[in-house]
Amino acid sequence: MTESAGSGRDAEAVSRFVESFAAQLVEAGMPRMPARVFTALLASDEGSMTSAELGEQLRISPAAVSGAVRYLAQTHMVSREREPGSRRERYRVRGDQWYEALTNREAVLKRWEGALRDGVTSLGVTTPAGRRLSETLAFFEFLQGEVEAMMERWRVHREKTFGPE
Amino acid sequence: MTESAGSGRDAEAVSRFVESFAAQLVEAGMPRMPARVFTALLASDEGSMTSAELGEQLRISPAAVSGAVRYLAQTHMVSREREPGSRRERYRVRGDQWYEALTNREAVLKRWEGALRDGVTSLGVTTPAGRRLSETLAFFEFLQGEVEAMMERWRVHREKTFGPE
DNA sequence: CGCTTTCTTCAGAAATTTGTGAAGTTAAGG
DNA sequence: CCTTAACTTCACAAATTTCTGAAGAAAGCG
Repeated sequence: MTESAGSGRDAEAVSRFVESFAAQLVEAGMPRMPARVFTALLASDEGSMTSAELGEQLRISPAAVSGAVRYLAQTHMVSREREPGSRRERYRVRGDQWYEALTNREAVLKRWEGALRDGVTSLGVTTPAGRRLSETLAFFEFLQGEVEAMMERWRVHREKTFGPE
Repeated sequence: MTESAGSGRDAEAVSRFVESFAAQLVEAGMPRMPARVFTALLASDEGSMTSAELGEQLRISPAAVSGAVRYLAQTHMVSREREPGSRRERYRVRGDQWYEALTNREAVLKRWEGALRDGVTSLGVTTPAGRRLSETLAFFEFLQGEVEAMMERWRVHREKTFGPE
């Protein structure tokens, strides 16, 4: 058990988890630094850390933290909080935010749909290719609705299992 | 209307669609060449093309086609077909394959779940961080089941709208 | 069999992405 | 106000990824 002075947590175990889960996220297409930062937050007891804490735990420069956090904030995977009366900022991962971000490909889906619509128009609805694109488009439209309903079911399920937020 | 001799299709329009949709896929994390090849197949009238056709349309080397196709086959986004009695191979995108591939993050989900389970164990179920990981894990397990049911609904919906395969 | 077509593999060049140090900006604290 | 802490931005170096040309393997065809 490797326990840094007074932390009350096994720093090495945390680090092992952070690196292994981050690696999975990277493999799924997330840039490395954002993946590491996000996972570190996920594995923190508070669910939030400061820039300095992140830099120290992950052994990266403030610049790297800054870049990773910018990415995560843009994609709604973390929120930034100001500690009142301090220059320090806390980066936070809320449980539901994480799920929503994962599914909230919504913006992405919308753009895909747009591109597909253009394709159908310019190739012609009656061509074989046009028909294939139409079907793909229909699938995405279907998805959109389904995902929404599914998230609602999750909220219910979650509350039953883990209790209110 | 730019129409190459006898093709019966507006090559430039096809190309515009291919590049714009591929760009969206890239932005979502797919490597460039696979994205372009996949979209070219999606926009072809046959739903399939040979290596030579792909190389010509996309202006890339046979090596690039080979690499892209390998990626796409591994991720189950295209299938390879041998033309009987010929060395030529056709790469095909079947409608349902594309949908399944998109959702068939199944393998990915499994590995995420594994990493999360390890995390819960080593951080301890009773710690705040451990509880957060547990909840994330539960979400993925929930997802797994939902996606399956959803795809079944899509198949029904699809058949109603577009008729049998 | 050997020729030819088709695809694959490989080494390396080119381009892109990533992370850093250093300088810049903002705002609290004296 | 001036100092200092906290974060951000920027230019560049380093690492990684991507694509190509060239050589290699597999398989039909004569």
